[in-house]
Amino acid sequence: MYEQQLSKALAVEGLSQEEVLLALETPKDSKLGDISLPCFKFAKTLRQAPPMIAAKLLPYVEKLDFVDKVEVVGGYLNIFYSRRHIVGGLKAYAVDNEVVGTSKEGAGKTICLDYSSVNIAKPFHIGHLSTTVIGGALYRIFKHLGYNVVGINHLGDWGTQFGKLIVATRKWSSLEEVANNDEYFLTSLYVRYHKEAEEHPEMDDEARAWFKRIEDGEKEANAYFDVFKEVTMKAVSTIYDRLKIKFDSYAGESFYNDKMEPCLDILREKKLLVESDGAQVVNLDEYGMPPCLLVKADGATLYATRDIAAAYYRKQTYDFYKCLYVVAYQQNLHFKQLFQVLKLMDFAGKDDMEHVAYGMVSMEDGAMSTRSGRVVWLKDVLDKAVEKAEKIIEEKNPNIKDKKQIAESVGVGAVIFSALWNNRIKDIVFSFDKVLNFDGETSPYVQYTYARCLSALRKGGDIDFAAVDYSAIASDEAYEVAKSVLSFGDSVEQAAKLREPCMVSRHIVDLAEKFNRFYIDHRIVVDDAGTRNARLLLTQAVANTLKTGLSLLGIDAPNEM
RNA sequence: GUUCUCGUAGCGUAAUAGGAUAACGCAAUCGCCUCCUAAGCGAUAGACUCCCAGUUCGAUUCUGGGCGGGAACGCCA
Repeated sequence: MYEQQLSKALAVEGLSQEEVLLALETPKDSKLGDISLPCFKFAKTLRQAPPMIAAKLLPYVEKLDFVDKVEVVGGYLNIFYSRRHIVGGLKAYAVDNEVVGTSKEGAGKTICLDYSSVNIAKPFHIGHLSTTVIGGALYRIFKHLGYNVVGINHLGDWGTQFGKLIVATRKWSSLEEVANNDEYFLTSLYVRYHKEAEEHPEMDDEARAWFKRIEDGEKEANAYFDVFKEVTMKAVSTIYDRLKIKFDSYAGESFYNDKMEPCLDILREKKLLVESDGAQVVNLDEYGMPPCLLVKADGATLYATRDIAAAYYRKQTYDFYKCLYVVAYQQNLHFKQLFQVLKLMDFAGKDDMEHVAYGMVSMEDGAMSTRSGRVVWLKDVLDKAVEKAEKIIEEKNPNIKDKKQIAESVGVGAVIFSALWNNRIKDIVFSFDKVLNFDGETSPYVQYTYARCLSALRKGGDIDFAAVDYSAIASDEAYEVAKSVLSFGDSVEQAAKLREPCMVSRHIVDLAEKFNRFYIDHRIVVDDAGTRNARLLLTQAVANTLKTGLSLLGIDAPNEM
């Protein structure tokens, strides 16, 4: 808030507006001020002691109308805003929750966002949660800032695993049985295949042969393929609905089958593709990386080949400003290689490719594996969380309406939130205890705070904006709340810039904490009209901000809970 | 072996392009519901920010070197 005006006013005594803007910071302790300018770094160029510089700058700030008080502490210039001035800005947030934290920074820019990208024939397990909800949150955050976003589910619908599934289906089941069962049945076939293939390696040859038949477009093989895809997509879309995840495109690996050849031609033309042990690779020695393998010795293409084709297709189709891949850090090298190859190809979007990496999920006893059957299915986690929410509601608020709906919002929200709370690079060791904890820094806490706001607003009646006495919300506690509401947009912008949804999660929890502190010591619905309307205004602004923040993360805000 | 990444109270984590006394939650102990939702609020206790150097007025943050966890390193995706 006010950084622009302050930096303009402080572009004096040999300082530039840019360097002031860069140096301005919010003190950790609000007792030190609303905003502060550390003057240490100016000491060298100005040839003066930091406190002297701060003292010299003080008069330029003091006269600003939104500034109440300025102090020099050590080498810091600490600035206190006029609380009345700040608090007055809340009205817009209270009146219209459509504008909370929005901006126009993304106008006219398209972002391609590749996330979730499920593998066909593998049910959703908790390892897929991060890419899905981080991607989903980024999708909404970018949209909130005015970007045009293309959400892409780059389906893993290609590869020998389909051959394996055909073999398994023919051996132990039938097309009809698979079609009439859920995705777990399909998985059980997959698991059984791997168990038996250990002793009968000839099964793998059979599987490869079947996959070749899919590739060749043979009818029988593709009938199996279609059923596998259908069964998986049906199950996955139920999960997406619960997580409020949407895509604009499901163009997956199979989609790019006929689009790789032109890319390989470019590579050949530029003499980048060289033969190595029968395979065709792009050498990346110069860039300190192992070669990028694009065509196997048997002529088949690889994951990276399809990614190149996808990059070209996306640039051509969407003319993206940025193309982001929300994929685990496991694939760091893959993306580094991919982006380098695209640079060598002089691809039009070569400077706008970005890997948004996140940490891995493991279980207490090690890594997860669908093959070995050691997994936690996301559906089970969601169901357990909802069940627990239901139990708590039954205990605390048994007469509430729409119990089921609220339990779903709270339970699913808690699961989503747990994946969006930390910096995305952090690894996660999955634990039911952690995910099912609804106390403290969790979405149920934020939802609870929201419901509290609404409850007070219901009791208080309509806000009479003309009657608001702004000085009534200038107490320390109220002022902290107000500042948090007004800086919500900054967090959204940070979240977009850093591709870190946790900036939003952190902000709304912080706001909820501040509001609850305010709520405990200040009655909102009081007789005095000026005070009451002011507090209702603040409460409404908080409610709108919390709801907006939750919705950016893909979490519902029930009116009661 | 090489490269990348992470290492902060018992546990999970924050710390705004290096800033002021390292913050929050869980767990623990104690306190607060005749009053707008106690899924809440407050208090106590808990840290040589893995180690050693360096850069800097200032390092959890940057650089180098260790130690420890994770990941990747050609015919999978």
